Amino acid sequence: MNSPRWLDADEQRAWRAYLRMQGRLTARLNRQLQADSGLSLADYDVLVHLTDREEGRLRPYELQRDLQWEQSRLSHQLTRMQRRGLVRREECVDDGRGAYVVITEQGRRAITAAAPGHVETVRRLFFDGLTREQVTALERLTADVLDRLG
Amino acid sequence: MNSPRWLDADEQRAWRAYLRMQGRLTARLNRQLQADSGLSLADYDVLVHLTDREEGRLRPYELQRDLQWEQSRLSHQLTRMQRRGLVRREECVDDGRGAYVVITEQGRRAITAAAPGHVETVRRLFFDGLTREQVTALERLTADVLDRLG
DNA sequence: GCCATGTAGATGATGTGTCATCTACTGGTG
DNA sequence: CACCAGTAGATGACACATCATCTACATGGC
Repeated sequence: MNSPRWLDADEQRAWRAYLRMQGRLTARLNRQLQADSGLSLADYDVLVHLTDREEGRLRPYELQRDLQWEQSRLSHQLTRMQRRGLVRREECVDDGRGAYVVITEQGRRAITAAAPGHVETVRRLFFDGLTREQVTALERLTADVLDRLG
Repeated sequence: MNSPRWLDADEQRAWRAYLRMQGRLTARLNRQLQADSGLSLADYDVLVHLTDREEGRLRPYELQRDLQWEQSRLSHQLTRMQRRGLVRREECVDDGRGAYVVITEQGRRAITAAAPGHVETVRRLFFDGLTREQVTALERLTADVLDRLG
């Protein structure tokens, strides 16, 4: 790792601003969601993915693949959500090792109640300040970076 | 919060990609830093700010202002870093309530050792895939969003 | 059928972030 | 001086993330 290629002035400004933005944005979104609906962003993501299937249930490994979370993170998260009554675990008959995660009625109510305020906050804090061109440029940029992340 | 303004297709794609990118990027950076130098991103940020001052010391409230962290987050972080010998706390004579955080010799060695690999990773995972125009567009976008965040 | 290897998922330890709350000192006003 | 609002910082409880490790079942080769 000799002679690292340091960031130039533009890159450094962009990087610092990016880090700062993402930290503050995440904090604000988390706070709003938590305060208004008692859900964390993690809860929200899990519930969104569950409601995307009309059966409201998934195998944990599918959820893991979709969310791109660590397996144990997901497992712990589900345990906490189960304790709070947002999801339920069910046995999987096809595969003795496996399980299903099922959204509960309470989970459905929670996500239904939380979604409008959350989306509104995302819009207000993020998209309302951007032009259409910036949005498409962002889409492009994130896709490019994601490619490199493999 | 009736009739929320939902995100349109472009916005939704951009938002999902952004979330995914930031999650994966942060995870990768954290892992690299942790594996190669035993520091977390949080440690790194604190140490960078300390080395920015040639005395290598700051009042916690300055650090808080610069990093824009929650006060208690910083306090816990400093406690952990102190336990690991990266920083030291000193009394502040001017203000009886206050304190100083001082980087230790070990902290200096840690940041010096960690920086090249970290910067290299940022470059490799992020900037190497982007054009100069994308970098300046990002700088602009993050600045715009930060404005709205107040 | 038996074994090796792989896959699904859970768990405990530890580090990290947030909230609520606490202590102690400062500095201005009467 | 006495009081009190404000500020600097620490702390305990709890949610969250990661790592290492563990159990149990699946599956393919012999």
